[in-house]
Amino acid sequence: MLRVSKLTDYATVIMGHLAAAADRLHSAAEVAQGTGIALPTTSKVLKALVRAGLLRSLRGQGGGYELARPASEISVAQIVRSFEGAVGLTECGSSEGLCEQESICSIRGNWQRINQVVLAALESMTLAEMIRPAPMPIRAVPRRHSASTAA
Amino acid sequence: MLRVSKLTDYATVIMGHLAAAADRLHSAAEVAQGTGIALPTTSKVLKALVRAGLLRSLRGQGGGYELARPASEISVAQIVRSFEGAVGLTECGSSEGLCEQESICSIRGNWQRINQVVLAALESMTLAEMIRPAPMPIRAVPRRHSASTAA
DNA sequence: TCAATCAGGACTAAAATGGTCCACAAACCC
DNA sequence: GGGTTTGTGGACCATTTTAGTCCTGATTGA
Repeated sequence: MLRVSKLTDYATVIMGHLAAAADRLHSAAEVAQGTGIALPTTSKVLKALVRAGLLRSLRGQGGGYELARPASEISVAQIVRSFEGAVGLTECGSSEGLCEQESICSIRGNWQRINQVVLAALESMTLAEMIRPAPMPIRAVPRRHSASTAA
Repeated sequence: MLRVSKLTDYATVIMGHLAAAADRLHSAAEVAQGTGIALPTTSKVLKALVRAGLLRSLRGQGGGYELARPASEISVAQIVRSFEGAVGLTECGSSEGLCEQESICSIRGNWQRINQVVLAALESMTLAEMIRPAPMPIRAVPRRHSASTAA
């Protein structure tokens, strides 16, 4: 559906949770509690985020997780990448035999352009912005079903 | 991986093929041949595109497929939508229980903003542009916060 | 009538995804 | 040092999604 995986979605929510109280450590249990995501899953996401370098962890009593950097220095793209790998709408190059026609290769090239726009959007949004109540236009929807994303 | 399904990818290639010689009908077999996509798969994609209203078909001898409208009036978003359904990076609303914290809902709202940028990118690119050898440096999409058109 | 073509949908195999659990390693407390 | 808390790493499984194929039927033109 041209969407990001659930884990990635969780990751943004979890990062948001940590960013909202960045002054202290949060245990996995606490994050699970706070976000409503099941503990094992929460834990899995947290571990992945540590490995990606976006979080720091501390073990033992009173341990937990915290942002590795200020929220303003973490982009959504970074979070997405730690779960989705390199961002790219199409997998150009991997489908052999398709690039024998001029028109086709143009299409691949143009997909790259679209890609860049998407990437730019993800890069430009920081976690800090993400936890602020959707500032400009959009905010119309009271959450729950947004009728359709269409413009 | 934040990508579009293969079928969608094929669809753009196939639409491109039809657009490149829009003056005549193309049978499924010919399209398959021309694009290198297996015939059954090509056929499946073509049928879906007809149902989506992007192609017209004619049966019988000499039958085949053609664009339902000029290539300049078909957007990539339309093609994508016919395979991916409504475009949306996250499925806000479907994950109950997650919207109990202010910070979280902000995140959802902000995802919608990102969504709009993606959607705008898809809407702004037409099939006609898609079959031209990647022309300009990326067309500016309506965006509200500056992004370094990063790579 | 016959052959070419599209239409619709069933079906299957393979892969990705989401989610859970376990055994182990650090850190802290007493 | 022993025990408890908390993270680490990975295995594992169930489910869903995706891709791809095939079959049967309906149209159309010669």
